[in-house]
Amino acid sequence: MMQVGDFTMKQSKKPVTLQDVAKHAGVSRATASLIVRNSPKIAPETRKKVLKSMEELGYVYDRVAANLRSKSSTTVGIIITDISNTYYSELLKGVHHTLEKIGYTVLLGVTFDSVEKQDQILSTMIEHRVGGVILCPVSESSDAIVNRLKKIQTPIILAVRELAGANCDFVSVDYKAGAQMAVEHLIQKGHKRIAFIGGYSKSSTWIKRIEGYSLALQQAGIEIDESIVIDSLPTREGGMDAVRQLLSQRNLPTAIFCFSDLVAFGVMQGIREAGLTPGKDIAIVGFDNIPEAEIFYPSLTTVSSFAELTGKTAAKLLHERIVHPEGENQRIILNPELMVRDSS
Amino acid sequence: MMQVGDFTMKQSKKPVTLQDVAKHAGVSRATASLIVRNSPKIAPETRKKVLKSMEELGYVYDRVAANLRSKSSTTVGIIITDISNTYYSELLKGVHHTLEKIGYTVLLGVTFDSVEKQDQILSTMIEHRVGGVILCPVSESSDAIVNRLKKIQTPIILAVRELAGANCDFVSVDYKAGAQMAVEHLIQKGHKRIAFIGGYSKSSTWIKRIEGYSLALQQAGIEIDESIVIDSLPTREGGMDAVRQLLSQRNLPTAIFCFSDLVAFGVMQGIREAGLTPGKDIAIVGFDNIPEAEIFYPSLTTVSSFAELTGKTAAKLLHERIVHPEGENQRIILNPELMVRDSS
DNA sequence: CTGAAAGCGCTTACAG
DNA sequence: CTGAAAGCGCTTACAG
Repeated sequence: MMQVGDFTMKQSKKPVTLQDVAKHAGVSRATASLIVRNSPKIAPETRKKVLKSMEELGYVYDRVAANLRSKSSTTVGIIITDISNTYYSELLKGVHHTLEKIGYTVLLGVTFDSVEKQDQILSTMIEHRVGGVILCPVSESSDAIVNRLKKIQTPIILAVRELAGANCDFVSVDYKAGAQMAVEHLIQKGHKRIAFIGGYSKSSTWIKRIEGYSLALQQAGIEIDESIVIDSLPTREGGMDAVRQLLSQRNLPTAIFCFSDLVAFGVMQGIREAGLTPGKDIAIVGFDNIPEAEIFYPSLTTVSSFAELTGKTAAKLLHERIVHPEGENQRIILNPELMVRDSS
Repeated sequence: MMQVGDFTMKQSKKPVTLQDVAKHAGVSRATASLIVRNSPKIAPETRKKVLKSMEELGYVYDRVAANLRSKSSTTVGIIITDISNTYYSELLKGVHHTLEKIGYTVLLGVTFDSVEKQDQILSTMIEHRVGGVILCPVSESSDAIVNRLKKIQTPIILAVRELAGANCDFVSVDYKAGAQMAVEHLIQKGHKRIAFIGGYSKSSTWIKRIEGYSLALQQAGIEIDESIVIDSLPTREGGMDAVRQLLSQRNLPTAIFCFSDLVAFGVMQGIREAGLTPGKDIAIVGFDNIPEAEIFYPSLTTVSSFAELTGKTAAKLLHERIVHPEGENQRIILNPELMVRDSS
């Protein structure tokens, strides 16, 4: 008993290496190395013997040392802007699930929409020798990041927001088409005065939506009234603030197209605050189809932007790019889908 | 121009090392090494010169090689069961935020409540030489994992669910007290027939809740009716299934205490399905206070289990344990808090 | 399969 | 501050 205890103590000080395993099993280090890497060149009995030694000694493979020597990597990074936004958690789920199945370990970075943090996280990940990075850029992206991405040797996949000139693979959703379907749906329901609420008006994803919004109105012969286009932070709080501003006007809209589901929840709350019933007095359409949209009351009509699929696709693109660094850049734009529910 | 291009190409093949930087700046490798590590022993001018060389050569620090040599680690792992559950995304946020501020890079693992996946993720993380791991165990934890944790050299912090005998630091919430306050609140509101719905009845977190539920009823002199205690998957779907079962009975309860907010959302949906109004016909109390609880309609009365704070605390415990491996194990149980809203 | 050697990119330790 | 050497734990390449 004493001896077992002592032995364990020793291990805790000096971790056992492949060398130790080889000696214990009476084989060479090279053989042991082949075995941890599942080489088929090793005779089954030798293999068994060595695995037994590993078990006995409590050997743990040092993947970091292996990666260093073989100049490979088994980690990848995913950088999102906000972890509390279920759009991003769904996306993260898609990325994580796919990459882990392939055998990568994922490093998570969260920028909280800060350019500085994004820069810093990118550096840290690359210093950690990730094999590649999936980047969902912050909304206020500068030229600096584009220049940086062009220089980076590590494969980078952009998701959600594009960075013009960055020369990376890209996956996103057709926000313009999505906004257009949302507004066309409202027009079809008989609405003529339709507000567009929320979102950061400098971001590319907002600009795409306003294009779709404008196009739908235009095609229906409805003039755009800029007083009912109000931007905000892309959050629930932002939606509440914006809708308060909207409801303080005289000529109220009969329908609101919201930048995102998150904004829509804030908008609904603001509408209730004003004594109106969302979905009845004012129709609401969101964007993203986050899981909450379906279970909200009233359930939210929205445009699905397929967060999880976006993540999956980004993961696949990254894997392809890692395996095949020289291939031509891909640009995948998913088609959104209108989910009609009770709020419109 | 040609030359610049050629130069860049070369870099892409052979990454520049500290050796290259030292040569370029005319200093020794040791000096360069001290500079990347921000040693104060270096004269400012030397430092500046070397940093300039790094800039020019496009040097990127290889933290992995550095960690290997110095037997240190700058990564930590966090293992959660479900990324779509906002309880866990809030917890993850707390962990991530805290650890990143200290300077760790975080590896994310998601078990989807599978014992095998949990085992495998733990192995992968340790093979990646993480400095420590925060583990939110799967609900069906076996003795095997406990035995394994006892052997692992890497610091492990348990969060949310405890594993008896694992001998790790632990942080969680007092589920029993939380359940008790929830039920006492309902009793105070005049309810006498109170159901307990949802959750996996084998899990320690369910058992704690049933204890609190029973205690509150007992103290009020109300007998427990097992026909209105129905377990389920700890999800929205689980809540719907369970409440359907409940509503098919004759003697309906006037209030429902739900295992979690997620379950509560399913319960509310099930109640609406049956033509009743949640919060009016049947009072509902949830557990966790996830962000959606507040914005739901009707807003959900619930017990806050402080997900983000739990994550922050776990992160702090982990850091302490890494810095101070020999200290005594800590056990931090946060006090829950009742959030009264419209659903009760 | 073995064995001895070299090397991945860094840090450590030490004499000068 | 420099310089030369050793080493972290692994893989690679090669002669046997």
